[in-house]
This record gives sequence, structure tokens and C-alpha cells, in this order.
Amino acid sequence: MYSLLYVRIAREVVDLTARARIRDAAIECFAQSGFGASFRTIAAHAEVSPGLITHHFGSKEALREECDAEVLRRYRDIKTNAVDAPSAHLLTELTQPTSSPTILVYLIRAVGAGGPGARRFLDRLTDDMRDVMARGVESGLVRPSRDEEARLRYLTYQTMGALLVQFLVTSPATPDEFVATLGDAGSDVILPILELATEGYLADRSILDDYVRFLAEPHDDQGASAS
Amino acid sequence: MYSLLYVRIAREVVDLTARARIRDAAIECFAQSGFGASFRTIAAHAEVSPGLITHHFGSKEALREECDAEVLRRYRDIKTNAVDAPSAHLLTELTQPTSSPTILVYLIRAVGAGGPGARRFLDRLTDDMRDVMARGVESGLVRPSRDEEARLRYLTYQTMGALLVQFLVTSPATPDEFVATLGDAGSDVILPILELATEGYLADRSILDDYVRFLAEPHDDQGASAS
DNA sequence: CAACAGGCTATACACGCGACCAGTCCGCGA
DNA sequence: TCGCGGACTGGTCGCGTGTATAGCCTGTTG
Repeated sequence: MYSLLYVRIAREVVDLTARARIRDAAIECFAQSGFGASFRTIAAHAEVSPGLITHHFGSKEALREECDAEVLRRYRDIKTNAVDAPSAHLLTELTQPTSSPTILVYLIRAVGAGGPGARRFLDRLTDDMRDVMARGVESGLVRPSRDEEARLRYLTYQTMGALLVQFLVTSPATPDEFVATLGDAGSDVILPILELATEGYLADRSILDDYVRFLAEPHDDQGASAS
Repeated sequence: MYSLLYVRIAREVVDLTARARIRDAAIECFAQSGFGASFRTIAAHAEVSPGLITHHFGSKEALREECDAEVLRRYRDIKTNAVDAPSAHLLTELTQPTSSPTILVYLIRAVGAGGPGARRFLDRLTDDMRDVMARGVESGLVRPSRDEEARLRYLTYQTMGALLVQFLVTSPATPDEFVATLGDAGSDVILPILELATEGYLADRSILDDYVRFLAEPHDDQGASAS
């Protein structure tokens, strides 16, 4: 019994157990070539046979879920370890090569894949953003919103969406190439981001004020919606 | 000779020629189920045999390109026909069910597919946005930017990205269902959009001002970058 | 009337995928 | 020492894809 434990510990230290190696290889392959990466590719990358993946995970979907969980875990680690750098907003933080390019690209691909998985990732991202924004509002750095949750969600969608689109049009060969692209085009993208963040782009307040006034009016479609 | 002409005209009026029917069916299927839609599905939708698609278009990529061109053409038509409604920004216009849901979803899917095709679509969208923004700046409705092109590009990426993400997490069964979803969640999304557009979310100008001052400083990495 | 041309169909092919399974090897436990 | 169980392998299967091709069927032409 304890010898089995020994083996497990030893393999975790020196080189991981085959199961973990497959998982890590899958994460890398998914980030590299999308979730269409074949078992054979992953197996070759993990230096195991294709059949072993099925043996350990049963199906591709199960493997995908385990990879998702692992990436989410690592992402949280990166976030909590980077609290010392109080960046103003999410994108600045994500753009930093601090977080592993593989994780960033996996996030983007997970969102890009859509479905419930994408929703889970976005919820997690929203959670992290929520803390940042709350602290920002408290410190007076960011304006309070009339609907904090809605603003949070849309900001997340917007930010991740811009990142996703940038990724899609670049179609980089490797995650590192993508973050390099971000750095290259950085001077072109940071200025509009900051401009839009501090000034917006509408010079006329009337549209917003009209809409707020419209929302303040009583509506009748709420009570009768269920019937 | 004229009888052949007659046939052509008649089919264009009553029902289109098989080639056009395939193209339209492909556009609809691509919007409905993505570009992975099979020849068989498209053929069934166009009421022809799968082989006929190959016969007319040669390959799937060629079919795709023809669909892209057609959608872009129709999109431009929709845009030019809707000049009478001077909407402030793109998303308001796109959200309207004025433009056919199929076209909107095809746009989103084309961007989501990535690659050079996505770039073409985004460039076209940027072009349209450029006119709107220029007119807005002229009329004093929107603030001028320190870098109009960069703002334009990022705004397009942001807007389309948010739309794309929304589409991906909803994973609607049909284009109509998607625009319906937009309408349902509209009250949750319009407010943050307007807020962010007119006020931004940063209360402190210092970050932007610092960056602008930083850009004004002379840089040495430009001349030595090539070596 | 007969022959032809082309739109159109049905079938067949090659390929890559995930899933599955019989068999091998190694190490722990009795 | 023997035997058992799980890690692991390589090959095979069915499926669905895009592509290629041989043949039918209709309308036109000499």
C-alpha cells in the first residue's frame, strides 16, 4: 500500500503520472490547435498510446472537462498570486505574459468554443472582475454603475470578445505568438482602451439620460409577462 | 435561344436557378449550423443532390467564398437602405431585427470562424463604422479621438466580440432565436452600453493622461527595431 | 425523328475521427 | 514464488466527411 503511495509521490515529483501527463498534454494541444485536437496528437505529445486516453478518461468530453477544471484552477492560482500588482482592469492583467500564454489562449478557446463550458469560464472571469471593480469603486478609481452586475457582465463579454476576435483574425500558430502579437499591436490598442475607459466616446449625455429616465418610468410588461 | 432566356428569367422570378438556390441554402445552413454544415444538409435544403454542389462550385471553400460575397453584398444593401434611421452606434443598429437575422448571424459566424475571411468581414464593418463615427464627430455627438483609426478598430472588435460571445454562450438553435435573446436581455445590456459609451468606467483621468504623456515622449525602439 | 448536350442524380471512394477490445507487461500482495 | 490486477499498447470498427465519376433524363438542335 505505502509502496503504491511512494510510486505516486515519486512520479508527481520527477515526472507526472501518465494520467496527469495526458491532461497537461491535452491542455497544451487544445490551446495550440483547438479542441479538435485528436487523441493521436495528444497521445504523441504525452508520449503514450491513443488508447490510454480512452482508458483513463472514457471519452473526449470527460477529458475536456478535466482540462477545463485544471485550467480554471491554474488561472485562479495565477490571479491570487498576482494580487501584489494592483492593475486597473482585467485586460491589462491578461495581456501581461505573467499568466502563461497557454492558459490565456485556453481561456480564449474555451470561450470561443461556446456552450455551457464557455459560460462557466465567463462566470469565473466575471467573478474575478467583480472583486477588482468593487475595490476600484471603493477606492474611487472607477465610477459606480447604475447596475453593477450588468456592467460587469457586459464589460467581461466586451473584453473577452475583443481578445477573442483579435485571436481569431490573427490565427496565431502558437500561444506565445499570440501574446507577442498583443505586445506588438499594444501601442495601437492601449490608447483607445484608456480613452474609452475614462471618457467614453459619446460627447452628448442626452441618450443615456433619456434612457435612464425611460427606465425610471413604470412599465406594465413586467406583471403580465408570466401570463 | 430566347426560350433558354425565358427559362432563366422565369426561374429567377418564381424560383431561382439551382446555383443561386444552392448559394442561398448554403447561407441559411451556414448561419443556422455553422460552416461545418455538410453538403448533404445544404443539398437537402436546396432540394438538389449533394453532387450538384461540387458540380457548380468545385469545392466547399469556393462555395463559402461565394456565400461570403453575397452576404457582404446584402449587408451593404441593408446598411444603405437604413440610412434614414440615424442610429448613434453600430450595435443599436445591428440589434434591430431590421437586418435579417440570417445575415447578422452569418456575420457573427464569419467572424467567429476566424482567418482571412473574418478579417475581410471586420474590415467591412469597420468601414461602415468609420462613416458613422466621422459624421458623429462632425456633428459633435461623439468625442474626437487621439487616434481615430485605432479607436475605430478596437470599438469594432469590442462590439462584434461582445456580440460573438453572447452568441456563443447562448448557442441559439436558430438565428431568429438569437435576435429574440438579444431583445430579451436588451434591458440588461443597453444600460451598461450607454453608461460606458458616455461616461466610461474610470473616474480617475491620471492613467490616460500618464499614457498620453508617455506616448509624447521620444522613443528609441523605433529606429533600432529592424536591426 | 434521331442524336446530342448539359443539368442533375446516385453511387463509390479515400480519409480521419472517436470508440472499442483483445492482448501484453509490470509490480504488488499472499 | 505464484498469481492477480491494473497500467498500457496496437489494431480494428463504424461513422461521417468532402471529393470524384459514371449514368439518367430532359430539352434542344440538325
